Amino acid sequence: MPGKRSLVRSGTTVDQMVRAIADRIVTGYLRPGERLDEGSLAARFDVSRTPVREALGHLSAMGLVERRPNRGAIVAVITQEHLASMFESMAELEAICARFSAARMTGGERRSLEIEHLASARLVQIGAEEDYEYFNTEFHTRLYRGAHNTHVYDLTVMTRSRLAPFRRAQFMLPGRLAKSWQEHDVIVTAIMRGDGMAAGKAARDHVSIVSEASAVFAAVDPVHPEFSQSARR
Amino acid sequence: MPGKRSLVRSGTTVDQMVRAIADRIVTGYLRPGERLDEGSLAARFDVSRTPVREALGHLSAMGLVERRPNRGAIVAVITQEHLASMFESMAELEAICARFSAARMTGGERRSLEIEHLASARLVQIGAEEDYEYFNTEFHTRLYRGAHNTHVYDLTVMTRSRLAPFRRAQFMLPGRLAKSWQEHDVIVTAIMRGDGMAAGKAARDHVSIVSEASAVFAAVDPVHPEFSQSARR
DNA sequence: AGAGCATAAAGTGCATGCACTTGCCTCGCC
DNA sequence: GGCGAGGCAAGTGCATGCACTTTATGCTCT
Repeated sequence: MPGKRSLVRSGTTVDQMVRAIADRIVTGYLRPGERLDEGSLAARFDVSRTPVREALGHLSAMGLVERRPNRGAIVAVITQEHLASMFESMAELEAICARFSAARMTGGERRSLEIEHLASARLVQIGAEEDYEYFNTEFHTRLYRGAHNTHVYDLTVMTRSRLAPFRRAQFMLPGRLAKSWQEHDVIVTAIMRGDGMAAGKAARDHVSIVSEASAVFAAVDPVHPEFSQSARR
Repeated sequence: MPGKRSLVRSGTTVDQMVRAIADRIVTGYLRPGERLDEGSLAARFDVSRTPVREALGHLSAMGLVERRPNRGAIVAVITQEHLASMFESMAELEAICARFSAARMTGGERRSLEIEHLASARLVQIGAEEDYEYFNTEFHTRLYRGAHNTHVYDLTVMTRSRLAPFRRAQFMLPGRLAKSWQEHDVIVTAIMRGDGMAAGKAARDHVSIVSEASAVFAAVDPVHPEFSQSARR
């Protein structure tokens, strides 16, 4: 019966489904190539197939799932080549954001970027990887916003979300935390003195390094072998 | 009754709907802010509301329509600011494509790019605006492909399609045809000698000029006042 | 007469049902 | 024993129906 949802969260049912499924893909709970059966998903979340179908449509448009007509949906399989192309795009997009940020950030934006960045040095010292990862995301988001270009922001965030599953392990390499901070520092310094070219180059290099650090883990593909089939009689 | 479609084209019904509606938006037949009533669209194309809904979902993900929960969908209203951000992104994306193309195009790609470009000079001479516009699209597509980066290609094509409605009139400015060709020429020359920086700059400038040429018409918003409500008793 | 409220109409959101497609499995055939 | 045709089960694609939300309309009361 419509109107009463068991796990009441927010937005329409379709939105919830999109978030729920996207989350499971991005966190790696659902693995590339894994079958996404409409019926099972519907049962799993206690909704009908209609919103699940719509959600799969959205996710397909976002590139997180692949849909073959009449043949169901699977979690998008990213080839090594496509992955590389996404990391490269990401580097370019971040370079654009940094370059624009250097030229356009307001005083407030510059201040808070620098303050937060300096504060994060503590997280590096104490080796708080979890917290640093959260800060790292914030830091990059500031760059994207600082560019003051909504479309670039959208493209960048979209690309980042697509890469999310492949970046999980980036801080597991020893010493990556401190290196990351230093790379951020170069970007911040360039932005503070309004040097767009330097900021762009620093941002591009930063992402390229992350890309290499992540590529190591891309081939491995860890996480959950199960899920997806428990509601199959 | 499912299985028999009146206007048999290709792909699933949803795909047809996406193309049909997107086409009407991109060509300006449906104007920004115009109401997209599921029932009317369904009747208009002789399908049920389900595929129409899914299509609207896709279009919403593509940014061509806006959807307010429980309040229906409208053709996306692009603010002047957002439009500017998209043109700026486009310039940056094309710059990336040109830069990469200069470094990565194969011999064959370079040759055909140059040949086609030189051939298009004729279209300029005889003032074949229609034909030149077609060639122009091809030319840019070559640049996107030449970058050899599928994700950048996707982002660029996506952005271009979103800008399409606002570029309709770009060749209506007197002398724009010849100017366009000369700008292309700078890009091609730079690519042929493998100068990525110059190619990128030339491409960025080219798009910026198109942007300005188009901005003139953005405010006007021509085309069809009717449609959308004839199936309302 | 105008503001506020009730009520109806329109339209969206989701559930359900059925036809069609696909993939698998079995059975007959060579 | 391998191979192809037929049939079966699972699953997708779309249509339809109903509940809920929003919006338009008319009515009352001040």
